[in-house]
Amino acid sequence: MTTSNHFKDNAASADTSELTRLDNQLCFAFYSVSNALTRMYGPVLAPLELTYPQYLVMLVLWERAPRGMGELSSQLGMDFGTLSPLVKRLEKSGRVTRTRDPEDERRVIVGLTKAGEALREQAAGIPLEMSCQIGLPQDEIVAVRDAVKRFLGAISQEQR
Amino acid sequence: MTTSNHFKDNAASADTSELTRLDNQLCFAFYSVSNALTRMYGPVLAPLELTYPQYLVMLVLWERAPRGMGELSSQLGMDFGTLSPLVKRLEKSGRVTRTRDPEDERRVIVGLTKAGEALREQAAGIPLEMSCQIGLPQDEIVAVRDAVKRFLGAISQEQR
DNA sequence: ATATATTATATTGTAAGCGATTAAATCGCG
DNA sequence: CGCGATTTAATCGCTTACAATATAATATAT
Repeated sequence: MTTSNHFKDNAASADTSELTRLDNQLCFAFYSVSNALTRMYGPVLAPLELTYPQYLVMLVLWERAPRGMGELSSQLGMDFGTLSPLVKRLEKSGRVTRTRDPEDERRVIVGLTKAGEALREQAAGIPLEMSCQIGLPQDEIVAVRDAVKRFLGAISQEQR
Repeated sequence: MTTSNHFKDNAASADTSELTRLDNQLCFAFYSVSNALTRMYGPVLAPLELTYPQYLVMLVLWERAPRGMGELSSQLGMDFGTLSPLVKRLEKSGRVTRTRDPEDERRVIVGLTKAGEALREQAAGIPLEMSCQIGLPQDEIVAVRDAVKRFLGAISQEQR
């Protein structure tokens, strides 16, 4: 009885055109922010010769390495079709190693090279630099993060 | 004196590692949500033979057409390098017309065809369908939208 | 043990997305 | 008027992004 009540809530309580505007605004806002963030990170990451998605992969690896491709994929919500060539580029530029798991030759283990480890220190100042560019007080950032995370939780249930 | 105080606020009040985690979480969350939304829209838009960015362009045009490329670009925060081929694809599939402004031959005016107008009715149910898939009550959606819009406002000031 | 199914990753094709460059039209100043 | 500066859009090169398909290794069933 609760399963699809939000339908009724959404559909019945306000007129549909209002809902339409609201939803479009929300999705569009996410689209805009995501692209804007990528553009903001670009110049900051350029000295490290990383793109923004590559930086995200490195962040995950700096937290714990080595990891399997599948782990990276689910952690980042990245498709293999995206992740595969991305990791290969990181390998070609010497930040990452790709080795088959001897236990299970299907699996690919992604590890950090010395250069990949070293990059971590070079990247250490980036979050502060970005947060200064964004220029919002910390409590506001926390509020946004929590709202976005709640939303992410809601929609990633549907994806399964 | 107020210009870069957020720097001090951010840097001094909490330890840097906390800020780092927070910022990374936030950027990662936006990245994930945006991609997840695109994936959710995909199957819903497929019957209309539209991609999500194409749908965004059509939404803007349905609101008011014709419009210049520059107007579309700034409204959507899309680069010309993205918008140019996208609009050409919409033209090729017969939803949109591209004509030079006779007053100023540099400008390209994008208008709707009959098919483009007609698509509007076909697309009318999409926001409701999506909001049901998302499955959050309306007040929560409003809260997320406002948080994301505040954030967008903060970061789009920095651009340029 | 062999055939079949499943799993993990890679590849391909199409469409964004963006920085850098280019080209054409218009503007503005001498 | 003429000519350099600006504006508007297109193009190119490279990197995501993702669905669909392919491939190889392991697991399961018979």
